[in-house]
Amino acid sequence: MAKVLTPKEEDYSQWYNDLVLKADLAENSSVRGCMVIKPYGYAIWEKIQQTLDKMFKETGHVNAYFPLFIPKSFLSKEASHVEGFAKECAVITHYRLKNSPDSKGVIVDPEAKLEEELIVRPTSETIIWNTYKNWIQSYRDLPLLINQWANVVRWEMRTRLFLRTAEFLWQEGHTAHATKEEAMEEALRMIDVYQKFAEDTLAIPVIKGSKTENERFAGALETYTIEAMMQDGKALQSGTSHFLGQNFAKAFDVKFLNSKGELEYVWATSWGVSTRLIGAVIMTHSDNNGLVLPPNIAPLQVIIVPIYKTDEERRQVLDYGNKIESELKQHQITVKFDDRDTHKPGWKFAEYELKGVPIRIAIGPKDIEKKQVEIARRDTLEKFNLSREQLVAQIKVLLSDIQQNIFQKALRFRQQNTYEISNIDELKENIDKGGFYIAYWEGSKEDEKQLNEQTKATIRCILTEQSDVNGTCIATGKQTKKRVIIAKAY
RNA sequence: CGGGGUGUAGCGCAGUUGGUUAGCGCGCCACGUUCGGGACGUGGAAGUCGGUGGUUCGAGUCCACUCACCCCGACCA
Repeated sequence: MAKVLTPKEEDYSQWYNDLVLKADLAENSSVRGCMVIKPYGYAIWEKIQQTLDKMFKETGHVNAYFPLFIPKSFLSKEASHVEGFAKECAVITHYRLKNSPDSKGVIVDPEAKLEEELIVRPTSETIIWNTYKNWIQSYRDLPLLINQWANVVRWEMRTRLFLRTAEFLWQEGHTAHATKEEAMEEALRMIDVYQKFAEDTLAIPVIKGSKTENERFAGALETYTIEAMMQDGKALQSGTSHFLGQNFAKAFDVKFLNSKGELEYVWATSWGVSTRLIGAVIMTHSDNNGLVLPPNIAPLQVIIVPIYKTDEERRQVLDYGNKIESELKQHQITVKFDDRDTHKPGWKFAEYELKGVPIRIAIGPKDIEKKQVEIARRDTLEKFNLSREQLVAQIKVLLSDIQQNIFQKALRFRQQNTYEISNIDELKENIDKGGFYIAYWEGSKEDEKQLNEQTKATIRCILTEQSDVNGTCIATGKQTKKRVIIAKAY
């Protein structure tokens, strides 16, 4: 046993770190807070991209690309936006280096100071709205439904692989609309897309809701969110969609003529998910043996491991395995036949378990003789034999079964760790064990801050579905139908 | 930015009051036996001990400065 993980019961965050490193997903780089995403981790990101990109296209969006650098003045045009991001911006002040006088390396050339500093984008609203100004004159130019796949930089104090890195990959949608209603509809549509993606593709059950004023995106009038529960009971914000109102249109003076010939400001949304989703997948499904990947995003859905002693056996097993591999491939199942002679079966079993491959097929002389294969399910760790004949059909069923099963398991976990509370004391008593706490809430910004100070928990979201009956707000005692989820968060 | 800690082989670590040739485990390479849950044996390669300066006959070890990283807080997708 060469690669063992710290058990998650012992130290959840150490378990997470071990897993990311040992499953070969990513590693820390020589740049503080920035990670190297390794091929296996990147393959998961590519799966996420492919599926989401398709969903964006299906909802009428197109991709474009905007610059990495934003002139400093742009950022300050929307007051609350700059306030939200100012403290974590990387700033470019110079554009050239020169040899240092003592000829030991290079120094920044003081002559090459930029007239106006550039900001490395922490998000692209400002540069995009500055561009949209030139693209929009008439209601006929609307809506503008654009997404970009990009990297952004937020100079975080403390970072963790995938969950919070100084640079991260994401997609950001930026749309422009003629009416408030249409923009609101778009913001809601996209949070629904995220929910569907999280649940159907990542097998992560999420709770959809809106953010309180405190937690809202800098510059947004409304922020919709999907919140997932990790296996330690903490919440992870997994995707957000913002209704930006006319804030950015006003800041960048983006107006259009409506059909009545009147000049109006454009309505906006923005929405995004990031490489953080990989962290969410890891923390939702994995166990002490390693990753557990949902078949829908697993870079490898099936691994075939040959077992043999003699050369003759090897020939037979390879032949048997090659045929299975090509059959599965024909049915669009991503499969690899690991016929390397440099590693032994036991080693391979452990390796692919660590990497979360949903199904393992082992084939040896016994299996050939009995016209069967041995199957091992990663999610349940069960082993059983399947007849060779029905294999492809059975594998398909199994893959979809695994996808369902891990979703249901995560959902059960969330349900078991969600509690209804009726006062703050109940929260204080229980919050340390993690979980989601549902409470009636009609408190102010200050009430929320106080809640945070007292419990270290935050209001993750205001539930979309209000209660049918009035309840008592846990902060103010007021009667309200509005309910919130309170939890400790990543 | 406050508090704590760590820098020694690819990784994880040991190295006593300063003393010869700096060790151990994993990994790596070669050969042989193995091969249905991370095999074993034998041999081998691999280190400017984070950096700079100092004390000393002698520094991984002591002193000063410095750099980097990690953990805990304040900030966050």
